[in-house]
Amino acid sequence: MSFNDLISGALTTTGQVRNEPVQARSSERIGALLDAASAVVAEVGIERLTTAMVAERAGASIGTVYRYFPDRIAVLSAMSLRGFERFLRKSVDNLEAASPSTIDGVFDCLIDASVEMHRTEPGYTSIRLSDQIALPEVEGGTTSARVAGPLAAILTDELGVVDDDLVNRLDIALTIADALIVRAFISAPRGDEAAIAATRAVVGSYLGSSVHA
Amino acid sequence: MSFNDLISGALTTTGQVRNEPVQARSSERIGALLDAASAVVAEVGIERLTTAMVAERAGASIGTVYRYFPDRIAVLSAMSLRGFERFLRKSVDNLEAASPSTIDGVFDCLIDASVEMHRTEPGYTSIRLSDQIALPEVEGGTTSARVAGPLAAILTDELGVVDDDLVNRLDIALTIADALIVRAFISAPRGDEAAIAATRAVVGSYLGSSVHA
DNA sequence: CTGTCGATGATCGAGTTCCGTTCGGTGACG
DNA sequence: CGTCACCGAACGGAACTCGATCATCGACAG
Repeated sequence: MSFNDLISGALTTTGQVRNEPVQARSSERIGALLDAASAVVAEVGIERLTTAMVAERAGASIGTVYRYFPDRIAVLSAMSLRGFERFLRKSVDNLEAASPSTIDGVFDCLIDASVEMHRTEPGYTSIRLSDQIALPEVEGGTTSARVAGPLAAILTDELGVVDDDLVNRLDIALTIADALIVRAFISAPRGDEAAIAATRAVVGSYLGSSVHA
Repeated sequence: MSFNDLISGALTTTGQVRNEPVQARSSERIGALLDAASAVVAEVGIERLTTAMVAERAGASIGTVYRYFPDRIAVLSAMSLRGFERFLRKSVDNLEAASPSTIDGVFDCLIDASVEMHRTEPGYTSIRLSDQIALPEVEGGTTSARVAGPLAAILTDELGVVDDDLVNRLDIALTIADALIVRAFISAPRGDEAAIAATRAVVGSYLGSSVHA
């Protein structure tokens, strides 16, 4: 049990490509298609993304898009999933680099990872917002719920946190963090620094008052 | 200045019907169309709502839908706006009935109103989630931002709250409340009672630690 | 080791279907 | 009888399909 288990624990969904690619170039194609989709979302928004735009920007044909994704929404879902994976990867990297000894420290790593995602990944903020409902195909419950379980195990194991309702409290803390970070990126494209700082403060305060090590 | 000013303060947008109805039956039609849209959203989600579904369920023809709304997204925007209006109305009713003397009391009224909206209005949860991004046409910034301003004025005026950063803190509190209530309705269709109670506690705790009367 | 060959994966894009939107005609109100 | 409300066939464009074509790779002979 280590920080790295966060990834395997939170990633239960397999992915929603139509046919698993066999040749190497396919994986690149899928990546290129998702990059294109991400850029298109950042430009025109989720609602106005067309499969033709994605294909053209990726230098592929319409048919290729539909070879890998069953429909338009699946492209968005896959974008969402890849973003989630990257967020987890960044989180684990941060955790292993910082080796935090408090829950606040752990959340700082997660918040940093999330902020970086919003900064580097075009369209991530849009996707994050529509996640649950506009994309009901994304299975496995809320993002926060998927992270809360494995995170609780890690906290108990690594930091010796004892709390009979830890999963629930983590879920709440993650939901709050997510909402406030998105808020920071709605009010400013590069993320409102004061709002990000406020996120850390609020989450820290919540965890401090309810979770004890 | 009274609780009732919350409505006029937060509702700056005028509405997006194409032609203001002249005859009485028109208003009923619009209501019926929005009811139908709400039901469709609850059933198939925002992405898969088609104008034909809305028309059929409202017992109207396609043409009638387009007589009142310029396009598909406008139907969703109008749904969102009507929901927001109803939320404000309920909030003011609750506030006038309870005459709260603390900020916590005020937020209890707002939370009650929000919970009731999620319970009674099919599709409200979906619309609430996609608010900002999937419907960029909804002007005036975040819901929380639109409420925070007028609410701050009321709190200062009615309860004598003094806080130089009140608007910002209210925005945060409203964002948290919104996210946690939506969370409660994602995990259970009728709203998870424990999660709703947790929402009250978290928001109360945040306001208590940061806003002083 | 190299070149050929067949099988299967990958790509393409014209064609089909479905959905958003328009518009001219018909009925209802006042 | 003029205006308002309503309808639904028709249009355009976007989602999605499918058979044809090209690329890759292992097998096998020379």
